Amino acid sequence: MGRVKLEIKRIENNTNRQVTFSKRRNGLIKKAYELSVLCDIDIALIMFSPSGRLSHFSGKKRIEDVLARFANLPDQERELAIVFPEQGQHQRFSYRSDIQNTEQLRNESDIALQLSKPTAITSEDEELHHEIARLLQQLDLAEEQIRIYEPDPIKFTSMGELEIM
Amino acid sequence: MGRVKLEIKRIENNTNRQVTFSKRRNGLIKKAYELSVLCDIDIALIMFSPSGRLSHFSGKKRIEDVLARFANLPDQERELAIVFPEQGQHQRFSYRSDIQNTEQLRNESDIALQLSKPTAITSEDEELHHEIARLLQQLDLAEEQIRIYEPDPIKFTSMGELEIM
DNA sequence: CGCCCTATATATAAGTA
DNA sequence: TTACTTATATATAGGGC
Repeated sequence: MGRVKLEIKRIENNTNRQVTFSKRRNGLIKKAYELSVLCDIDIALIMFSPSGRLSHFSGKKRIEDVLARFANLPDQERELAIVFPEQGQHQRFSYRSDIQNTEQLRNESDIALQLSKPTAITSEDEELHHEIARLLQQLDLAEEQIRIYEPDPIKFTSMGELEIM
Repeated sequence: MGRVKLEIKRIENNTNRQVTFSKRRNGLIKKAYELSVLCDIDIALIMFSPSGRLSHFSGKKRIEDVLARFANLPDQERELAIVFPEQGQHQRFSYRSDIQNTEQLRNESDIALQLSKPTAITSEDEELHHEIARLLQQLDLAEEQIRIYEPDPIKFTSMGELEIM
């Protein structure tokens, strides 16, 4: 999007890297803002500049509330999340099969999420999350079963509606 | 960026809103990815689609690590952060004159991260109920769809038998 | 939902101040 | 770091499959 096509790899020149960061950060924030308004969604964007300074954005809700919504998601729901890893080298933070006990999860990142976890959550909340997780799982099972019959969902209008979820 | 200039306000048509979300979400993720690589920075992006499903992205670090870095920031640093409120107006919160002491800020921030604010729980609670209602409706749609194919709920013992069908 | 296509709207790389 | 300019590279609205 400039005079020259820019290869997507680390900009080695410090000044250029910082300048590019400032410009693109603004563009990214603008896009995030537009998306949040157009689609009326919760969104949280956190960035640390090359020099380590924090920049962040969230739509109508406070960023802490969005992060809280993320942190309090039921396990299953997070598992089903659409994730965009950089190069497929990502790991899901918990529920990894290679982790045998929760002790191993007690690193910095997990502590962070713990900050917004349970403490003050009512049991009713937990139940609701559980219920949602259960429903999501059922939906996935149902979807899978439907796909067995009809590999091409587009043919059926009701399927189209189902896919929307 | 399309055939027509789109006004930045909530898209009322449900289908269009969802389609626009999907398209722009991909664009936003791409931008976030490019920024993270070009400038070699930590970034975390969390979005909840119009239907409530989670999408998220982070660069080479796990999103939890980035959130941890955010959560563990000293209050002062977070205060100095470049924040982009809803309207995309680039405001600097540094040295706000309307803040007399950092004490109240620290409390507010902590409460937010701990998700223990009563009001937040209430609204969150409503959202959960809405989500459950939504999932139940979609599950009904799915089950109805399945019934079309399978009037009698037969249990298959293996995928092999299913494929034969 | 995801992919394709095309006409337009936007973002932005470089350079300059 | 921010502002402005301009030539180009990209993103995307709308419509179809």
